[in-house]
Amino acid sequence: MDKKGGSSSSSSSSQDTEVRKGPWTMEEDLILINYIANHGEGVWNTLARSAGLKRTGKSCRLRWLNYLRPDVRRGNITPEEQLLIMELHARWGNRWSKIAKHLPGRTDNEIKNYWRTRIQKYIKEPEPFPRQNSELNHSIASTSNHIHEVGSEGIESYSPSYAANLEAFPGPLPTESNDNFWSIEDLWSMQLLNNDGTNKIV
DNA sequence: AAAATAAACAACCGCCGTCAG
DNA sequence: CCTGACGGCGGTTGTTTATTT
Repeated sequence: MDKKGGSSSSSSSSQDTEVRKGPWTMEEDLILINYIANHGEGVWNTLARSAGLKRTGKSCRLRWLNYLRPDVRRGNITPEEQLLIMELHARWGNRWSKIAKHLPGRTDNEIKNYWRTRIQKYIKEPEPFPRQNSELNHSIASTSNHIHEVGSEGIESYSPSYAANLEAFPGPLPTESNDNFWSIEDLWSMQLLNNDGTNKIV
């Protein structure tokens, strides 16, 4: 059965049922921010109606979580974060939400976009994973629940000792699955460490 | 300097798992 | 116990912005 996704049937000609779509306006943002400031977040469908927004609860949730939330950080992906994203992706694949939990302030959408636009293209392999799925299987199996938060503790500063930091990163990685990682040379060749994506110094 | 192309970003869509009625 | 609704997730697309020719 169709579980009421984000689909908004516009068959109804009633005005009260029209749902706004597309980019959020500043007014909508302010309404959402203000409402959440007073009532808190959650119960998104009810929130959307109560706040008077002609948006779906999903849309409100997405906007809040990915953009409006005060603790969200956008842009300026640091080299540390780049490495963490690459490593966690190598470990877990496209589990963006899971990866995002290890990057405070970053959302799954941000990481997903970053990966696709900045990292994926540099991978020559047609496969999402460089090697067989053997390590993938038991990695997922072994990392079922306990996720210690904040991954920044494993990598504190990026320097010539990147490889050392990488190996020192705490995780269930077997040493034999080193093919999942990029070497420091690879990172430089990707020019990922050259800039953080903000300022282009020519 | 303008046009074309590529890259980055924001948002939507459909599916899935969970929970309440 | 069954059905429907909601929140969350990952994939994908459309639009905007930057870079190159």
